[in-house]
Amino acid sequence: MQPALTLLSALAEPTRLAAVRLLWDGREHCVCELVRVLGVTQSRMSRHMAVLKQAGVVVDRRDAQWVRYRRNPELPAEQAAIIDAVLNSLNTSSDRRAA
Amino acid sequence: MQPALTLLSALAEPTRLAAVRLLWDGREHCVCELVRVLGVTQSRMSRHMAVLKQAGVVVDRRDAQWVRYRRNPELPAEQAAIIDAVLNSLNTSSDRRAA
DNA sequence: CACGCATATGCGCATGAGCGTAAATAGATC
DNA sequence: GATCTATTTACGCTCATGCGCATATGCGTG
Repeated sequence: MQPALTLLSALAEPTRLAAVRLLWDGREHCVCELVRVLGVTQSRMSRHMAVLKQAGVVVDRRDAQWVRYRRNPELPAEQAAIIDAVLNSLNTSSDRRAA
Repeated sequence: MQPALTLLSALAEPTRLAAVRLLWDGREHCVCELVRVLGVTQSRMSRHMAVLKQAGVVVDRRDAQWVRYRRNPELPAEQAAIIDAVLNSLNTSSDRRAA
């Protein structure tokens, strides 16, 4: 699949988009934190993160018991621009409530 | 659903994304033209355009036997920015072949 | 009104995606 | 090694979505 389509599919899901928004603070977040903040089950969160990882949006790192996810620093600029535009629309448009 | 998610879902489909790319030349295109150019069945094209229309990406206009679709001029700037970023990534990244 | 072209829609099917539950894996600590 | 926490994965279910085919609808022309 085209990278752009893979990226769009990965983002077109509420939990994943929310996770991306959290991870876009540039810091690392473990799955358990995302689970707590987003209020989803642990297994669901794990799978969603796997989708984002496969799409190249995030990278993970083992740290003791935890797996830390963060924004993929290797993300191509054109794809980063898409994500930035999406996140910007979340902060700007009428769906601000979801912040 | 949040506007951003609706938009992402609408774009995350090959035929629809290709249609958006065509319509983003600013001109009107009838369904029959999209069918010919994109090589999909008529009913499929009609349904895909309905999805794009519902997402607010495009608008349509009856013109005799034809229905002319074009970019929605009322599209909010934040959403237009998303589409621009996506189309830009298509022209820039390794999936240029799909042009 | 019959006919033809353009478009939309109803229907049934196949596939994919998200979900919860439960079990497996991994690492830390005792 | 037993146990606890964190994470992933296997399984089965349900629902959404894309598809083809056939049919309806809309519009122009004769």
